Formats: sequence, structure tokens, C-alpha cells
Amino acid sequence: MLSKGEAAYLKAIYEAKVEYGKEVTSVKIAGKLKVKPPSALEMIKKLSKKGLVRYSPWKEVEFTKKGLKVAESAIRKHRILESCFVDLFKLDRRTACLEASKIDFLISDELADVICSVLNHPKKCPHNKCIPSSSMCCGGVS
Amino acid sequence: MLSKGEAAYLKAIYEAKVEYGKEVTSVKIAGKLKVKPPSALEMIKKLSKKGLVRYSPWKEVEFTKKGLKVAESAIRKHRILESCFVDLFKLDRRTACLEASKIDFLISDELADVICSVLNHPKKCPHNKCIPSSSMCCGGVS
DNA sequence: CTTAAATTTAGGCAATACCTAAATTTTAGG
DNA sequence: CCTAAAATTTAGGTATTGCCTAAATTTAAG
Repeated sequence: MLSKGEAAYLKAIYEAKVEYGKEVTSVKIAGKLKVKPPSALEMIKKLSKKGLVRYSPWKEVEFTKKGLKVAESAIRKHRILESCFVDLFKLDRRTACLEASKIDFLISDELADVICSVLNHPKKCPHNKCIPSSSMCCGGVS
Repeated sequence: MLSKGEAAYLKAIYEAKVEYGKEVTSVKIAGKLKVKPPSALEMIKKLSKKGLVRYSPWKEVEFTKKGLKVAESAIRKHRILESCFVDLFKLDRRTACLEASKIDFLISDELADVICSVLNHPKKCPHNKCIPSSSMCCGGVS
């Protein structure tokens, strides 16, 4: 299970790196998450020790295969929740994002999948970003 | 904002005391939450310092007016989420309870209220326990 | 090649929440 | 009533999470 911080960092790395293709360094992540560089570095080391990212001093941060999967799952949960809050509960996007951020790291993959099904397997979140798919929640076109 | 622990203790005290009318002592709460008595006592002191319960050694724990409201809100969030998970997402009651417990202390009163509205202001949770009402979410019969 | 900027290391702090062992208070038996 | 056992509280510790400042190190620019 990821802690709140671990999930936040994985999501930030994913967005910066995978979505925007930027070179990710501990300092950039620090900026994105509004913490000081040593705080970000500490977490990146922790993620590295857990086998989720590769890191060595003065180099870029990279996901491991496992880390990418975990990050995708974290992003997926966040965006599924956002979609749920906007589509089902009629929250505005900003509130939906805030509420989702508070809980996305705690819900199970299974819950994310059932919400996804109820929402008819949306491809995009309310911010029009892609929702990573789940192997357990195909939602393929029939 | 309540921590996970604070919310858990308030809910446990509420269920024991308000619902079942039992005398609540730190040791009984410890049993209910499966922690050792000193752990429960420490939290009860913390809640007392926050003005949510009244407590003195060898006496019963009692809610303050404010504490009762906060406990009701905590219970309400848990049961609304359970109802949501069962009614909307078709989880079984046990899973719904587990998932709800992971996040109920984090969601806002406002989110609980909008979910409550979507569910048509249920009076009971899936375990048939009463869902405390919210002053902001009347749901009165029209 | 030297100095300024960026990054990392070292060491600390605060909050959360649990525990064991020892002291204290209550309660029950004689 | 008084002692011994049981219940409860106090004292002091541990682990985790996640942030920070200040100092050292490495890189990069003039």
C-alpha cells in the first residue's frame, strides 16, 4: 500500500515524465509539489528503495516497470474518482480534484474498477486527461 | 480536521454510548478497537484536550455538545459511503464497510451531502443503522 | 580556472499512534 | 476492615511519515 506522500510523488513524476515527456529530477518534482528539494529527494530515494523508480545522484528519475504500473494505478484512481464526482455527484472539476486527491491513494483497485464500470469506462477525466486502463476492467467495445 | 485515529475513536464511542447506551470507559474502547488500554486512554485524552469529550480518571467518557456533532458527522460519512458503495456500486456490505472506513475521515461534509442527495437521503445504512442527518442536507419529504 | 548555482547529504523536528512495564486505585474475599 | 487481585492510569519508548535548515559537494558559466 502506498502512503499519501508516495502516491503524490508517483503521480507527479508520471504527469511530468510520461505525459509531458519532461526530464524529471528531484528538484523539479520538489517544485511541482511545493516542497524543498531535500524533501523530494528523500521520497525519491524511498521510492527507489521500494523498486518503483531508478535514481542515482545527478541523474534523471525513471520508472521501473513495476513503478510505472503503480503510478498508472494511482493516476487511474484519481481520475476515476474525479469523473465520479463530476458525472455522478455534480461537483465542479476543481472540488472534484481536491476531494479525489484526499482519498485516491486509499481506495482499492477493485473499487476503482467498479466505479469505472458504473461510469461506462470513461477514457478521459473531467480535465480531459487520459484515464489509464486496468487489466481487470476491460470495458472493451462490445 | 480529524486524524484517522481520532475519527475511529469518536465513531467507536458513538456506537457504544449513543447507540447502545453502554457506559464507555477507555478500556472498553480499547477492546472495541483492539488496542491496548494505554493507547485508548491516550487518544481519549487527546479528544478531551480538543474539547470533544469530557474525561477524568476512573470516570465515564462523555461527548461534549461539539464532540457529539463531530462524531455524528463522522458516523454519517461512514454510512453514506457504505450506502453509496452498496447501492450505486454494488459492493457487498462487508467490502463497502472496509472501503468506507479507509476514507470516511477524509471526505468533506459537502461531499457527504451531495452523495446523500444522489442516494435520495437514505435513513439507514446497508447494516440498517441510522444515518445521522445533516443540517445542510435536509432531504425533507416534499 | 574560479566562482556561482544547482543538487545532495547530514542532522533535526513534529505529528500520529502504537506498545510494555510500573504505579495507582478500585473491588472483592475473608 | 483489610489485604490481595484486578482494573486502570502513568511513564517512558518505538516506529512511521514527511517536512525543514544548513552545510557539503558537484556541475556549469564566465
